[in-house]
Amino acid sequence: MSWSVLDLIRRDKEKYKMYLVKRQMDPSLADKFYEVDLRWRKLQTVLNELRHKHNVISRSIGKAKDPEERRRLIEEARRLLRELQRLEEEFKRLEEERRSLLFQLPNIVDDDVPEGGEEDSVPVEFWGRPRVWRGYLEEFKAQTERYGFRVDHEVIDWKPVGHADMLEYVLKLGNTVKAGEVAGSRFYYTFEDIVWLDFALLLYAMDHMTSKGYVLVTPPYMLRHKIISAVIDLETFKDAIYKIEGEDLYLISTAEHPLAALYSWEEIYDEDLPIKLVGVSPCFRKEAGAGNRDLKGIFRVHQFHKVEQFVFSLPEESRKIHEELITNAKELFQGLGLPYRIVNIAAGDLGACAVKKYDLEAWMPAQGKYREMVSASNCTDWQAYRLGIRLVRRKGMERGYVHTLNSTAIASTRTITAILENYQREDGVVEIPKVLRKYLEPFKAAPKDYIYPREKPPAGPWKRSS
RNA sequence: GCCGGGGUGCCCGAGCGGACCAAGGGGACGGGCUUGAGACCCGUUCCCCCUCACGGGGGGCGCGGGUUCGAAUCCCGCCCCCGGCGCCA
Repeated sequence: MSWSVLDLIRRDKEKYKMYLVKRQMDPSLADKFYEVDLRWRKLQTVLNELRHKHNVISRSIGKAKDPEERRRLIEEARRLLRELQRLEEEFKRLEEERRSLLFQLPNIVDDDVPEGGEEDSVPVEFWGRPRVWRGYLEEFKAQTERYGFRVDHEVIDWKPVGHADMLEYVLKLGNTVKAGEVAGSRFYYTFEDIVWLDFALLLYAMDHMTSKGYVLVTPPYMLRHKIISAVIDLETFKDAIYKIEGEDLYLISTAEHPLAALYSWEEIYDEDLPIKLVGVSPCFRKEAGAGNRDLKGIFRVHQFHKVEQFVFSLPEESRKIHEELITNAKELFQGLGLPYRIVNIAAGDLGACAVKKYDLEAWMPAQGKYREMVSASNCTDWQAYRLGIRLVRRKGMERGYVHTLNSTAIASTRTITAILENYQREDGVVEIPKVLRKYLEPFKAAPKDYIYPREKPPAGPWKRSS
């Protein structure tokens, strides 16, 4: 068994092209690859025959005793070698071209993934009772009723303060202005209660996932090019990845990548699957493709902490486990009491590696929008193929590739923004979700039930505004 | 970072320039034998290409180059492991 995409393209190119169309990509990529692959195979056959001839002669030289005979054979071998060298050069070029095209091929797409681009993603489930400011009622309907869901909600007459202003000017527990000076935009300082909240969220997710048997991991925060380019597509690479200057190392943009790499070029026996991991790590992202979106606050930043779910599974189980991952995320957000919806992401907006992706979007009362908190992807054998993660089935010792899946459990800064907007009272006090209490309890200085606005920031420069 | 030793197939381990193209074990898988299990016997056990198949061929000895008709074996660069020195949260 080889890679499913390669199999399909050789067996039924037209079918694969339909998937490219569904992804809104140029289907000619498949033709191009097919043609190069065919040439590569043919040339390899020719080359192998030639090498065989050369090997036969070469071996006979060792046995030939007569010096004259030897000289004649060596001359013959040399002649073949010259021809081989010419073809080998061509083969190398072809192989490189093939490899490059092969690695551009996206995964197929599951049947129940909606066609189209970003606007075509469809909400499939709603949870919670969102607080909707009167002025956002229309927008709210457009994000719920339009899809045939009647979502119970509470209408409020006061407009909640946005998470960015809450953090910086109401609570005064964050400073993105100074961070901008010393590191650049999309960096932040957070203080006191927000830091406790950050770590409490991580602990909450770690606790939840490990009680379900997921293995807790801290992975390397940097990876070699060889590894990182195998687990992500080029677009993500360009937009997200920081490089360490002068070294072959890249900062991870998510724990997903080092977790996937844990079994790179290894065999996993079917009896050991599924392998369920929960990783904790900082994430570093350039956000190069983001333009001016979410420039304020800590919603979209260059660094944050994340607890990540990652599973290696049997091919026949990956669909089921994909549902399990998004369910785990739902449980976490239900525990936090944050209203959300689950969105089935449209094909045009899927990453190259995923056959299907669910986002969990939390309701943000100050923006009147559902915003992405969690993303759960089924990559089937796309990553496994590129990382050489083999599946060995004990019965008959059949070899294939495992399936990999990943999902956010909690991304702390984003979740904090959702808490700041959803748990905000009119007087600016933020209530802390009850489930976090036990992760704050052990610490004297940590807040327990509420985060109160400060008169002035606990540290850092503060210019009293006029 | 420096000096020394080392990286061989799923595992152990031989080979250090040409002998059917990694010996020999072990494990695993398939089959035989057996009432069943074990022992025992036979076969298979990295990747790629050709073939409906039987089968055939090529490439693989940490990774990438090079020398040679021929390299696991020689040369160069890199990575990793072990020991010693140095440095350090």
